[in-house]
Amino acid sequence: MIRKSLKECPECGSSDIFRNTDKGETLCRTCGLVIEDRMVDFSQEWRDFQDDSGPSKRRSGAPTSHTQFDQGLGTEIGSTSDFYKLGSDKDRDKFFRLRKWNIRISTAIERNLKVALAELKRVSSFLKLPKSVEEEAARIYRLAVQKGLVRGRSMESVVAGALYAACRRHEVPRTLDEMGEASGIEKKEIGRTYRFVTRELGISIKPSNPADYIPRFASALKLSAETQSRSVEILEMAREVELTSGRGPTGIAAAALYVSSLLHGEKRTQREVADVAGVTEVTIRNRYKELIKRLNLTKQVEKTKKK
DNA sequence: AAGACGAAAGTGGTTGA
DNA sequence: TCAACAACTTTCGTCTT
Repeated sequence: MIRKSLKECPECGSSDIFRNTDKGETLCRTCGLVIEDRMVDFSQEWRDFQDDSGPSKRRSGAPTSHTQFDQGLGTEIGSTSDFYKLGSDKDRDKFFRLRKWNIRISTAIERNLKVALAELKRVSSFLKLPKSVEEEAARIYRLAVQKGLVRGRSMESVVAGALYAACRRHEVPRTLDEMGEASGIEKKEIGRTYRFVTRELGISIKPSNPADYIPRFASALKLSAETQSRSVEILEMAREVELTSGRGPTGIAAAALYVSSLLHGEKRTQREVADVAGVTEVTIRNRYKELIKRLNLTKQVEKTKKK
């Protein structure tokens, strides 16, 4: 295990990095970002203990992975065939006792993890999420199980919550609707477990940036690259006049996209934009009104309408 | 007829006493 | 723990294109 040493926060660039060795966390004291909360190096170890003979750089094993139910490192105390190799009765007693305990402790958790991780992979591939997000989600789920947070909740909803959290942390946000569709869990339920799990585990997540949603929404609406980048500019301007705080990021992203589509003569209806963004037309309208008012875009929009 | 607009009432979550 | 609250949704009627 190798500690990763970071000098600067990748998020805000601050050098005020605090490492809490008890919890195994590294976090930035300026913005609160948890940089690495399990200080394990996942890269492979390339040492070879044989001198010159044999192929060099033999691996010592696969890198550990959170998506394997036992992280690829299984421990099992013997099978019954091992029993006959044991000598005394004492040894045999001990063997059975240990084996029994080992099975009792591990099966409950590990059986759960096995099923949960299969579900997690299914949902993750349905949403075409990157491997890194899947890993993160698996890690969050594992922690949740270890803390007994699954009790009283369905396994699927915790999986969905963990995935949602992982998406947010990796800045590839999916809406709760999409997550709901992929996992078959009510979006309310996902939101609830998401909040519960992140709070209980002390996972800090920054409010998501509306701009993160733009590329996906834009491609779903088949909008041009210019329209897309224009909407990002609009979001930038909106942020400066503080129109973004306190509002749902998807609503703002949708409105920016809508305005941008008007401005570039690629008009989409409010309904279409609302559908891909998972908000209602009303919300788009409200954001849209605020946008054109505060950013003095009214005249521009009027102009393109007449043409 | 479809889309845009806006009013009114309802929902679920946050906050502060 | 409860009430006030802000954001968002649902529903529905009206206006515009």
